[in-house]
Amino acid sequence: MAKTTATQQTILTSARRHFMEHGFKSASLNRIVADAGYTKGAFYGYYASKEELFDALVSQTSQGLAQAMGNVTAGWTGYPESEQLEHLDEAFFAQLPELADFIVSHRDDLRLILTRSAGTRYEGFLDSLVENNTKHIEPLLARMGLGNMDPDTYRLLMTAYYGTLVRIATGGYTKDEIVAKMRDVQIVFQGGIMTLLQEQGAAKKRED
Amino acid sequence: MAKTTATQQTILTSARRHFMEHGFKSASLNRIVADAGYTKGAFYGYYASKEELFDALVSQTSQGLAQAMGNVTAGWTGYPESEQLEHLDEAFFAQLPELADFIVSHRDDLRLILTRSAGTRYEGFLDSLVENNTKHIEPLLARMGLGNMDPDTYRLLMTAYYGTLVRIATGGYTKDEIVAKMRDVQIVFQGGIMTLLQEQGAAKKRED
Amino acid sequence: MAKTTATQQTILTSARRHFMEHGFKSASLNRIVADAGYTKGAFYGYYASKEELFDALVSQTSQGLAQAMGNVTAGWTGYPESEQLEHLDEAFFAQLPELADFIVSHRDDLRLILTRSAGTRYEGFLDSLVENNTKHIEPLLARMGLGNMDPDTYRLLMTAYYGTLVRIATGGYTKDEIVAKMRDVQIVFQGGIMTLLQEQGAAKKRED
Amino acid sequence: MAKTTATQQTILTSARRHFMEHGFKSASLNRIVADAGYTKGAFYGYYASKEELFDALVSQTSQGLAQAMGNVTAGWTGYPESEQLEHLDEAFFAQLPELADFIVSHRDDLRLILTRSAGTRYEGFLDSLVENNTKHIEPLLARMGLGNMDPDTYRLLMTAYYGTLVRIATGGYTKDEIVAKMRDVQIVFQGGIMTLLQEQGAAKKRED
DNA sequence: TATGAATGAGCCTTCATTCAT
DNA sequence: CATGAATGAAGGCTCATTCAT
Repeated sequence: MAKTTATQQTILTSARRHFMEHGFKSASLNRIVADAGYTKGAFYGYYASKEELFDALVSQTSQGLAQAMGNVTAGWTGYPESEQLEHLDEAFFAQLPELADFIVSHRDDLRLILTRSAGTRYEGFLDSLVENNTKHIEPLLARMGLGNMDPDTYRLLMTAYYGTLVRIATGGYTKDEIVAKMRDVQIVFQGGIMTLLQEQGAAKKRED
Repeated sequence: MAKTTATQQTILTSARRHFMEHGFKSASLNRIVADAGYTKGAFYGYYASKEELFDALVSQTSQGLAQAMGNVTAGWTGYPESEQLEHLDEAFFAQLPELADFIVSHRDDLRLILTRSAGTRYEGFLDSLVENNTKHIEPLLARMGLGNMDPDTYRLLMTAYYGTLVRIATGGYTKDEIVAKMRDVQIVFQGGIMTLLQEQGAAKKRED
Repeated sequence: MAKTTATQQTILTSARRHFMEHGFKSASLNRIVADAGYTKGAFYGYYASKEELFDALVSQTSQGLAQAMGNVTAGWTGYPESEQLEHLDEAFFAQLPELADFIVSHRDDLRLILTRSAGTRYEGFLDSLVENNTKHIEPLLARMGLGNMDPDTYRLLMTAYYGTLVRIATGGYTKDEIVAKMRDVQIVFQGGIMTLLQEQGAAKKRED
Repeated sequence: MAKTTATQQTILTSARRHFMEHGFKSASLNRIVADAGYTKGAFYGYYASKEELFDALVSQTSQGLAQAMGNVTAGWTGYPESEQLEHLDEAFFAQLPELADFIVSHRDDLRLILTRSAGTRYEGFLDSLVENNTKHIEPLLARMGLGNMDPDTYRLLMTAYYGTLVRIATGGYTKDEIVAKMRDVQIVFQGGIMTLLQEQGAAKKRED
């Protein structure tokens, strides 16, 4: 955990603003550094590249986010497999306040990671979160007899679900709004999936 | 309907590949043209700018898409207001095969419009479609007593819904898969929203 | 006197407009030809270069102008040397109406030659007219005892004089206005030069 | 008063030569910089644009020139209106040596401003000087009963007058030559205008 | 006669990066 | 620690001209 000097802080602040405004690729290092009141030489004393600068800005938050998501998962993977599904919501709702706190206090960095990272290694961050989580849940669903849903469709829905969470996280909401909206969205997707499964069941019966 | 020469076709093909790979902004005109086996001068004999090249690639498809979406809307706005809501699904499902046909036969262009157009006038294409449709539906919902849902949340869900349609459209699916998946997704979102409204109704009762 | 075809006429007209608006160098051959409704290939069938096009536009007028100026000179060089000076004005005034006619009927071309020709061989046209005329008059002045005026200053004044004639010619004046203004300007310069000579004479006396 | 480095000096010198030879627009930045022995990148470390380079070359001198011209005006506008006209010459002659000094020591820059600035913000510099001065003098003349001269003709003559001053300034003259020539030219124009007015007076009488 | 495809050199500008001091 | 000079490749675009057909 190398100390960040005052110079670095100034540069980081300027960089945040520029990356936010133009995205990673279009932001000009020249202007970032000049706005911070330094020269390019100074910058390269601290960071090896533009990408490393972006990294310095978001790596901690990105890890925090990954962990926060992991906590949700941990909340239900602790149970015996047969009971996991019923604890899914519970775990999510339990972690929600903490997650919202995290979001509110790292919002700018989250925006960077989730919406301004094209051209960096964070480009697919959201997708990997989705992937990671889906990997855990899919086998459960299969076992639980809900497997008649096409896994690809399930993935599609998960992407939409996470995408919506991202939108909530990066919108300008207060902590309470975040909690409420994420709760509502969770209900919608869960309820929606249930509806679909029932419909499919009914359709199958008709076929028989 | 100016004829496109063989040269133009070659350039367009190269451009499609580059735009697809890097997006509009990051794609290099230099390389597009060189890959096509021509010089920049040749290119500017056909197109006035990089943006016009992008436009040549997608403008027809973009109009087709807008019209296809309009057809769906036209399918239910024809009814008296009080009956519109119940015809919503019907209209969508009715148009689905046609829409899927359109998607399959314009897939690459749709990808360009919906996922690679940052920096062009197509940048907000999806958002404007969402906006347009939401504008039509919101008053309906309000009148139907479903207005207890936060309009902002509704918008969030609509964005997710359309985003998912886009993913389906730009994924590598066959026509039948597209129809099936879009149908399923429609069911999920509709069912999910109903679930949320019931939950909210129930919660309200508990409060009283 | 090769015939100019209709095509050439169209191109020439377009060229005149463009050269007038942007000057020779900045005018785009591309646009000249396109505006005329032809292609570059057609153009190069008639003219070997952009400069030759300019030439085609103005060469006749330029010769006419040179001759018109020559006529003025001829008007007084016919007299015996000792009387030439006193016929100078007379000759000029006598030719004025004809000159004004010429100007009015070739105004656009004159503007081209005198104000838009940078980059062509007409660039120094005015200067050469000045030079030519001054060459004739200088010896006269020297002989007439008016030679105490610095020839270089005289040249300066001639440049100003011709420059003013050009401004009158290329301004939007009617024939009568041209005659009147050129007359006035002639009076001013001649009167001014006389004044200077007298002043110099007086100054010399004071020195003695 | 930012210091100009040796590199900048080299570039400025090269730029001066190129601008002088080809004018602002036609001069190639590429060649300016290459001739100076640097790359384009180096150049843009110092100046934000080609125009800014031109500006760096002439801005100081342009201000000096404007002020010098202002000094002349200040020399006679201090008097009560009824006496201003008679002090006009006096003021001009009084400022002449100083003006000539200024010209001699900024000649190259003056040439740039007055004859090579097409395409820059200095393009109309001379015209604005003329305009400015004419604006001051015209009402004076009107009031003094000399108003029977067509204001348009007066403007024509003023343009010629200033144009001649510019030619003197940008010619290769020594300070003393400048003073002498400007003095002579002033006498010529003033004397010439008087002559014209008398002539016009005489003509009028003949008409009556 | 006229087309139109194509060239190739040039334009000004931006940028991330290097490095001696 | 920080500067600031300099690079070199790339960016999109314009232009007069050539030439086969």
